[in-house]
Amino acid sequence: MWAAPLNSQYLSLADKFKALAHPARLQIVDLLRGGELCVCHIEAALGKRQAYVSQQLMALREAGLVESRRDGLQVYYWIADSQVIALLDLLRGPLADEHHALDGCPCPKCTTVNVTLFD
Amino acid sequence: MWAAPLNSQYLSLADKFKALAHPARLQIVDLLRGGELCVCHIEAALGKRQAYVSQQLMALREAGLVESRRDGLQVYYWIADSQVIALLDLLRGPLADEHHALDGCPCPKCTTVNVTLFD
DNA sequence: AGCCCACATTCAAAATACTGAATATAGATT
DNA sequence: AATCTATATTCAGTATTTTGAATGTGGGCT
Repeated sequence: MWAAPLNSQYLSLADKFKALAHPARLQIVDLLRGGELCVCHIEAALGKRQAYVSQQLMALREAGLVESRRDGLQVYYWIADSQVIALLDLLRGPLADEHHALDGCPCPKCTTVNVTLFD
Repeated sequence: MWAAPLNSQYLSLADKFKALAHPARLQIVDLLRGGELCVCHIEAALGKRQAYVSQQLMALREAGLVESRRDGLQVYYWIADSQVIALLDLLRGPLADEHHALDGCPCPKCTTVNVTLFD
């Protein structure tokens, strides 16, 4: 039976913090507390360009904090690390507002009522 | 009355994470959960050189996570951010072992019994 | 097949963090 | 005052992160 060197615990915890130590990534993870979201929604919520958001999502994925699944054209992300949820609940309080449809977002969940009349 | 842009909240929280996103600093803060400690004690606990430890302490100080006071030759540090304590309690569990005297540490608290016989 | 659409990846330049070495300082001791 | 002890700061080289721009990919639609 092998006891991990104390240092490695701090190392992996530090890596988790490193992934959260960025305002955009932090905001993304905070958004995801309300449940899974498609990339276009996150993009609209942050007001950043697609490639930028995708890069931050990649960083979070590599850190193991989020996971993704594809559904047709959209890709949905959710928090894959329960500690991160607990951590945000602690630091930011319970989630204030549930997810709501976003103007800039073209995904099916957001464009519930978007009928074109008399075109 | 002025509402801060949402982003600034994520910015300052990200800064807090940034300060913790380093194994040495993380270990230091974890040590300090047991109460204030002098630098020489931290130095001995980490097994790192003085200047190195001092640099990490400076980073933690600048991030507002710790504060220090001087007592004679020693400088004592403690956690100045209660969120950080809650956060570590959550992630690392309640503090396992209380502080104990450390071999390498020359501070009065550690050298309780250190008598030289027959010199 | 060809064309969008939503998203991912790669690349490179600029900014920032890390860390060792040298040096500075404040207070105690002689 | 001179020196020692504990700690702090500065500097410089290296490594890592950040971010924009360009490009790639996979799936749906016509």
